[in-house]
Amino acid sequence: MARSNASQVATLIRRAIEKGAYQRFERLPPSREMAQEFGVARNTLRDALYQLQKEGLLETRAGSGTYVTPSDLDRTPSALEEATPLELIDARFALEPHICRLCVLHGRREDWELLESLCGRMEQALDDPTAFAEADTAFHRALVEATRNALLIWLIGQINAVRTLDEWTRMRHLTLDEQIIRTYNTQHREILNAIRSREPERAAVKMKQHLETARLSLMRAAQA
Amino acid sequence: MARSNASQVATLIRRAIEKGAYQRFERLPPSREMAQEFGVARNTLRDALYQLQKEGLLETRAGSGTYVTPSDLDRTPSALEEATPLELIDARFALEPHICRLCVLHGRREDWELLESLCGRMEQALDDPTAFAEADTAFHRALVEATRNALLIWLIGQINAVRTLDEWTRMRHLTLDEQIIRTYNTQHREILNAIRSREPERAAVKMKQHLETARLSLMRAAQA
DNA sequence: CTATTTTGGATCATAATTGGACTAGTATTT
DNA sequence: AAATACTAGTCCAATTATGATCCAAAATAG
Repeated sequence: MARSNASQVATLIRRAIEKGAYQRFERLPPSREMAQEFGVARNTLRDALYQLQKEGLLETRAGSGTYVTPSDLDRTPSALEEATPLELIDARFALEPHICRLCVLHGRREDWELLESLCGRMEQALDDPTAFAEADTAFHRALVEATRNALLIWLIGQINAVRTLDEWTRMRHLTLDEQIIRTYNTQHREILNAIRSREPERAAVKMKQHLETARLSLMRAAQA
Repeated sequence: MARSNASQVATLIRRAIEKGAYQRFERLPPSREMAQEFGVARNTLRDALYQLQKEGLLETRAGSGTYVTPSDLDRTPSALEEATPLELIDARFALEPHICRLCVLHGRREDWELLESLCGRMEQALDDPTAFAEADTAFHRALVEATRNALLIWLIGQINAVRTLDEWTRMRHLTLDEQIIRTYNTQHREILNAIRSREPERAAVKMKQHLETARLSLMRAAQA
């Protein structure tokens, strides 16, 4: 493989980078070394590097070195960043009902009190969608925190951190008229009551109903 | 983050700290000594230390020394890394039954076929716990992938990547006698049949039963 | 307490490293 | 013959590393 063309060398380097061989620490070996390693003149190797540079794979700084462009390699959109609202709500459908069950099992008096006060805040926010949404988020977070399950708390935190959530929140905002807030409040109360009376299954069912309502109103908003 | 030699030294030190080589007595060796040890000039070493300092890993006090930031030693637990087996199984209790429901809704023929063949592999591994465990993991992953929900796939992937999982897997290995493998196989079949006959709720129930069995055998193993 | 030593902090001139650019020669292809 | 692609070598400019020196803060010895 000693006979090589600049493009072939470029291909070799590209593969090496993709395989992670050269990615070790961002910086590639000096061009003089690499030229020797590939058995080509430094000019040829520089041509190869130039091609990769045009492809956006590399970045060179005179006097410093040639670096693997981190953005193009590590940019794994990571599912989290580009989750669709539908995926989000399905994930919540999976997690939150069971969170309600665990909440019954592991929650304490102070958790009920926090949930209670958040319900109160939501009920006084019939005409203030922003305040309502804020308390609503806090309510759902308080629920998962009452499970005392750090993993679940983390998972919900990740879901809440999803970028598209902003979009979703904005869209949801549109759906928050006084009527729907009343409905949500009723459902929150039902969930809280089921939890306080230690009925895990009823709490889960109520949460499902709540999420179903949310899903429907979201889809109505999406159509509009 | 890419400043050549200094960065490489920084990486070396970072690893040494993470591995616990330097962490014991809080204080690192004097910069002059370390420079010699790493074979670089003191300036270069100080650059490296400065980088780690910016990362919050180190703390330096002039005239005294350079210290490993104590809070940053405990960091990186991040819920994910030190989730307990119980937290893990609760999270799976939350996610997997609903995943079965979504699997019924979104799965396709090729998914059923994959699940089918994985069931076959598990049934032929009655006396090979390693092969069984491998196919079992693949089965659960295939389930979530059949939902076509990238967010859920990511979440399950995160859970599977948990460190304590190794421990759990090891412990689980102990519980895998032929009897329990037979039980699991029956349950996997039931889940798959429910999915194929398009019965989301039955699939979810069967998954819950399966997880309950797993939880019990895990807890028995933990007691022993 | 003071004096000395040890430690990190800072600066500087110099040397070494590195990519960039250029020239000239050679072989292969067109 | 002309064009192309590679090799080999040289010089340049940007960047980085070095080695030395001096300072200030802290620890230590007396």
